[in-house]
Amino acid sequence: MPVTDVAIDKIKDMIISGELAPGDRLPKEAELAQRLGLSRSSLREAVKALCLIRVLDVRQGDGTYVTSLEPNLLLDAMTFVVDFHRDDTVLDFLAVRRILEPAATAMAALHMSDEDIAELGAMLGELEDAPTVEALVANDLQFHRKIADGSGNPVLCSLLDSLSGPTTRARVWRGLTQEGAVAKTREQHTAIYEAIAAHEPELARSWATVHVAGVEQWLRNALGSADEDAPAAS
Amino acid sequence: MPVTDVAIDKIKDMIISGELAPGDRLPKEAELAQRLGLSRSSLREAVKALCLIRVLDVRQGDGTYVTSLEPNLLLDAMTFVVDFHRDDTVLDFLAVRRILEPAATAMAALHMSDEDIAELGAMLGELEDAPTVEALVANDLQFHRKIADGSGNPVLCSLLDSLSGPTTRARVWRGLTQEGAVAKTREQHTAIYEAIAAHEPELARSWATVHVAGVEQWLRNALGSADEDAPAAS
DNA sequence: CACACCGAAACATCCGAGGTCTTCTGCAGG
DNA sequence: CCTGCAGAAGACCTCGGATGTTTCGGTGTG
Repeated sequence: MPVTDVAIDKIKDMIISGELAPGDRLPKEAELAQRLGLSRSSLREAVKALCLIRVLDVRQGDGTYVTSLEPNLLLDAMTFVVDFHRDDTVLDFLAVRRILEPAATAMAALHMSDEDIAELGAMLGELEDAPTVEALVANDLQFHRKIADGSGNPVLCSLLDSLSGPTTRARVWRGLTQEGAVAKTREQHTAIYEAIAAHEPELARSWATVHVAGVEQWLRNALGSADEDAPAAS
Repeated sequence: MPVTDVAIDKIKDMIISGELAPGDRLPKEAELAQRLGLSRSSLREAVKALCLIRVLDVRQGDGTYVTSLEPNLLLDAMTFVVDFHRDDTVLDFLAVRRILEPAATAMAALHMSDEDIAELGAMLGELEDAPTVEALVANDLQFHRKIADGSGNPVLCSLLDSLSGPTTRARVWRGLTQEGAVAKTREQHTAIYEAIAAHEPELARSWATVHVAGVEQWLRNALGSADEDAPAAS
């Protein structure tokens, strides 16, 4: 096994064992390199890798620190991973979201504070009558994130956030806008909001199920017709 | 933004845009470095980072390749991330699993082939009467993975696999064995298997719900009593 | 007390030199 | 013609040092 991979494991162990706590600063490059028995170049590769998944945070001129290691931070890195998936796996991701979103919405109906519910309602009115695709995506993302956050489970929130990442969402919307489904989506968002505001978890769950299933159906149609347009492709 | 991060994005874009397809080989280090306008050292940091999340695969003496980019491979990297979480967030992860597992089990009851079901049944008898903790964990992991795989959704399967990673699972089992709940777990596994074999999705879903909820309850008690043992800690 | 300057500390980047591993090639033998 | 074994080439691995950039903290002045 390459020394760099060994270094990654060593640093990982140092964090898991508690030798390095969240927020702690690592020894300087030269020092840590000597301690782990490798060159600075190789150590830097290890640090960079751990940096990509948000475990470490390097600040030039200052030092290298362990991040807070909170679920939202670490799962954030999954967004990066999801970006790599092509259209043919989008439906699989959406299927998972179809499982999680209703559950999160039901939990939100039980746990969200009045203040958060008010903020959620405010989002409904923020869209213009003829919004751009970018505005639609941003509003949709914000709406569902607020609900996921309201579930009270940071892991669930981050996971949904990643699954519904910008890339996937943008593709979905591209399909939707072409069929004028904006109005129906807005109606469903309103229904979900009202169910949460009334603290009716089962109603909220049902509306969320309907909502995601609808998105899935539309996307399936969009991908199907795309296949018809270019059936021999790839 | 550091040149290394730019390089990561460049390579990412090359893959997403299709310039580099899964399985393709990257230009050699020196060549790619010149093309991206940086040194080999910095490029190696970028490659190493993308390697950690299983996007690239470097083979010494051969070259650097793009992986298959299949969901299971990319989500595999999440196991690495989950390893960093401490006990206080285990319940959040388990709550998500509580949502996904019943759904996956229900899907498995609909989709699993007779052959796969037979393999699943075989796992039930593989445990000895007084198994070691390691054997328990391995068998449990294998059983649930087989079901997740039977859902037919690779994303769902990989996600469950990561959430129920070795670390989390081991901790759970450590709590369970101390209270002699092995027999009950085995009964529930058998019930889940029989529901899947009978192709009864709702029954399978219910047993899975009961199973995970039971694990969650036991874990909650275990963590609770641990707190009582050392209430002032941290 | 507030602000600007300066130097130390730490990371960022680059370069070039060996080392090691894998693969392919060419040749001899069956 | 097929097989098997050096040998060479290609590509990544590791290292160490030199130089640039950024940040932090102390210092001195108004």
